[in-house]
Amino acid sequence: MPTITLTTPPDFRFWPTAVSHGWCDLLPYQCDENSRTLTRIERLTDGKVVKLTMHNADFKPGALPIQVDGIQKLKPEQVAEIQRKISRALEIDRDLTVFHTLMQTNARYQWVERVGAGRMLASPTMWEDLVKTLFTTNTLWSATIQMCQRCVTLGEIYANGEHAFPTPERIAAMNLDNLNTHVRAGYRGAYLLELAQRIVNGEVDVESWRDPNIPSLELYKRIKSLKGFGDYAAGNMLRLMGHFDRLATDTVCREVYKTRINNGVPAVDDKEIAAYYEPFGAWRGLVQWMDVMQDYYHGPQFNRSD
DNA sequence: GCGTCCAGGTCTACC
DNA sequence: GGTAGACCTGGACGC
Repeated sequence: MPTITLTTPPDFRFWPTAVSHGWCDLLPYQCDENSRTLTRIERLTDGKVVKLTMHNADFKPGALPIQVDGIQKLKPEQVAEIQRKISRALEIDRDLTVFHTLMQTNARYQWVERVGAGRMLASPTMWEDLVKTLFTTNTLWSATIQMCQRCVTLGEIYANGEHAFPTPERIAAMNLDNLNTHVRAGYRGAYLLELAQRIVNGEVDVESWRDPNIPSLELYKRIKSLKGFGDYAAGNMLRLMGHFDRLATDTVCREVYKTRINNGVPAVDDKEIAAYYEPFGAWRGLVQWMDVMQDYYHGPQFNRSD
């Protein structure tokens, strides 16, 4: 099977990035913590559906091999597309120098650079990140996983019942009843359908939102203009896009603030939480996520050598 | 197996 | 600008 090698920067660590948040457990990603393997079913723009596999054991500083199944011989444009998509998903180009320096100056966060944390696993497309973020709103994580599983069954088949993430065209072509029957996303189904339709008819071009020249506030407004995306969802999307000057405060963050930051005392309101993270300036959203992930990065599932 | 209750974030109507 | 209630599902719990 073909293997592609992705060039990575010196500070990039594969496994801490792969397990940086729950996305690795949402199809079409699959994560095997025992073998330290991340896989993903991906539909290429030429219609080919492939399975991409990345083993932590194969990762060497500066080079991440990607196994490609489902295709005998890769064309140069297919190689380029896979490299581009995985680079985006693993935030290969994210410069965390300033962030890690900031973390070193604060005793509470000196562990961050040591474990290689900071990059967050995203999806290759804004569309997929938006859908998954919508599935995290007003529900439990177990339900998010199930909504995502059912949604992915609408994507193109790879093999053995494995599917790529459905395109917005596929979702937009469905009627609401049919979509709700398949995905069972509840009232979110209407928001999902509207998002897909707005993308397909060209009303919104969400991929163009990656332009680094767009200010965070403008992006925040654009995301919140989408039905179903409130403060938390917009903050989560900004974080996945590398904008960390806003928080994404949900119940988990409130609990973490209470137990880890505030000696067991709940915040009076979210403004109190915002005030704690305010000194971290442009990195506050990422610092908030480090607080959420601290137990995982120090837990038994994670090795410092990863 | 069935019914009830609860958690989760956003939207809408209302003040 | 702030607040209350509705939205929908899965899971826990009691019977």
